Amino acid sequence: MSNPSSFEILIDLSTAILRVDDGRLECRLVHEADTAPRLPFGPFMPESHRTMEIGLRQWVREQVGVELAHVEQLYTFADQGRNTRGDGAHTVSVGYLALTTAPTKSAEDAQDKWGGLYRFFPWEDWRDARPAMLDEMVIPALDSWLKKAEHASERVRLAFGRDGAEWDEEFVLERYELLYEAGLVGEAVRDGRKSTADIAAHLGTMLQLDHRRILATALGRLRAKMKYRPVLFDLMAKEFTLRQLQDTTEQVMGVELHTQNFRRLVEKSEFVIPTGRTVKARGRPAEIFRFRHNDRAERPLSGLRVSSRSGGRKNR
Amino acid sequence: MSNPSSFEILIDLSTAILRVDDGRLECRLVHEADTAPRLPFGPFMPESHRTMEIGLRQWVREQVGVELAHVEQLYTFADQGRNTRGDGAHTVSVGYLALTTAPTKSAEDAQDKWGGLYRFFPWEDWRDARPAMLDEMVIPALDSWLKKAEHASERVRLAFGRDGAEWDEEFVLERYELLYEAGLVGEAVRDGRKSTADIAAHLGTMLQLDHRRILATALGRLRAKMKYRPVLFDLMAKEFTLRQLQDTTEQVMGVELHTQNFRRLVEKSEFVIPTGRTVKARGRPAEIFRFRHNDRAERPLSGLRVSSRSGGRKNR
DNA sequence: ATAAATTATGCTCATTTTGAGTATAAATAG
DNA sequence: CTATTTATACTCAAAATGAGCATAATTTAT
Repeated sequence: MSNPSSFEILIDLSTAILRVDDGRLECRLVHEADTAPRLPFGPFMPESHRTMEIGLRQWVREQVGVELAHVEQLYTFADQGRNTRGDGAHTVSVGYLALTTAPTKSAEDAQDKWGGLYRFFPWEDWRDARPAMLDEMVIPALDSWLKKAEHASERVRLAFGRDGAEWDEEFVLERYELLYEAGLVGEAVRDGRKSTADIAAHLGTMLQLDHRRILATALGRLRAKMKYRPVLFDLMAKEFTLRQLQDTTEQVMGVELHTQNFRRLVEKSEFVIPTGRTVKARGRPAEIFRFRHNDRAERPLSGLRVSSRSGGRKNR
Repeated sequence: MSNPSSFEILIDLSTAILRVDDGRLECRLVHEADTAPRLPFGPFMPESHRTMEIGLRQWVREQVGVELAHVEQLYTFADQGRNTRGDGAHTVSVGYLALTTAPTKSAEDAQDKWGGLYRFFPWEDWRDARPAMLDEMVIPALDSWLKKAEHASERVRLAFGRDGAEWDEEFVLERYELLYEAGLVGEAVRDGRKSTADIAAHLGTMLQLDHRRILATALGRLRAKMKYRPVLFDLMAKEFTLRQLQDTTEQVMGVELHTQNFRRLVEKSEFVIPTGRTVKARGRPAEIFRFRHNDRAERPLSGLRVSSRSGGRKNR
């Protein structure tokens, strides 16, 4: 050992790979026998990985072989007891977000390799309406927890938009963390915390280790980032209609948008160029657009802002 | 060794502690004989630190004893060769941003414990005007580097606002990284990269290890965050005038603001309550305000947006 | 004491952006 | 060939923004 002050730390590199397929936001999963699914991940090996991103790309290549369009470091988690494999090592986990472009239909889908994202966070999908489970399960369970944990009441108010606070769709991680602390998600049960297992069983699908926490971070970050950088296009195919672009945005934001205003916004932003061609489907044919910049590095840096709509979508 | 796959990794926890004192944005430094100054930092020791934030607070307490108002993880850097102590260990460094409230004048200041932030990034301070050194040194040096490194030209264009791109004050890290890659800052010389030492000597003060990189991340993050979360108040004393609030904002953003519009914005935001009292100085006495929320946890979550002004400040 | 300078604050006004519709176009489905 | 569906165009009021003028309440200079 050349360095006496090292502490036998293992660093995990875990990547939430997201795509939008056929209008559904999905996450790439790895299924293993007898456990919850997981994200692709592996250890950071400084001897062979010059940077962490190189390491993560290796694990992604080996484990799932997906082409990554956008890669971004999310957060480094090191809390004891939340990423435990039972071998006693101290594990720190560095979470990454990666985006990949809409796929051409392949056999993968049948094998359940991509999971709808909102199955892990059912309370985050407000596209149809405010999810009923919020008022039926989540809020009451949190309330009963708050009796013993008053200190958290302000965090709950802000994260879940109660008592005059607004629901902020970016606070995905804050909500998940509160549910964890309150013992209302499966991971809390698994980690041996004080928990309410019967409710936890209904609050979304569990993942291995701290992967759902990383996934929550990924969704929150993506929702935030979309508003000021054009990452959206890393989820789109080369060519797309404005409706597809809107669908992607809605999937990510978990909210429906006002179509006409979304169009106005996108056109004004000049991120998008019409190809002149159209696509036929149900109603009037839609024009096909593409992203303005061929070279990904050449992208402009101001972003899209989105404004949600009030009522339900009309024509549907 | 209980875990065969650990790689003798050492994790550094380094904290950029910022304050605004007497209208100047400053960073807490530790001076050591015969080296560049550094940030407070120390290793993450999982045996005794349940979380990384606990660890960092310990090092800050022991090394500089500053009360921290806001603490936020910035980024985890692991590139080989940029945080090297020569003992061969692989070091990953987790950078944190901490804010602390304006001090009551103390003896510390004389001892040079707090350094003006823009001495490390002179090209980031646009309050008076676009810094002359940009066009005199930085841009020409980058241009000459670009001859050998064409691949970076788009990054330079965006980061430094050339050829129609706008200067984005949030891209502090991107600019520092480009200067490092181009061999134009002292750290590049130190790390044995191909560099231009005579220019590097003029492009800001060096820090130990990767601390200036962390500081750049801190400034960029703070500039971004101020626009959507009220972190600003963690840099203010309990009571302040709107001019002081504006000065703090201007220091951080590195830009001068339109006073009347800033006032309108702040008052509308309702983050601030007048105390009824005033402070006398040069001209008309200024009203004293305080932040609306006593309990820091109870803060609202929408933020301040700032709009910069065109000309120079008039009355000065 | 009075004028000049300085700083804080109040207010206006044109422009842009936003939110919410209404209207029209161009297809398909029955 | 009529209803339905989807895409796209356009309008309009409200809110936010950027810029500046005007006034108030002090201190500093003469």
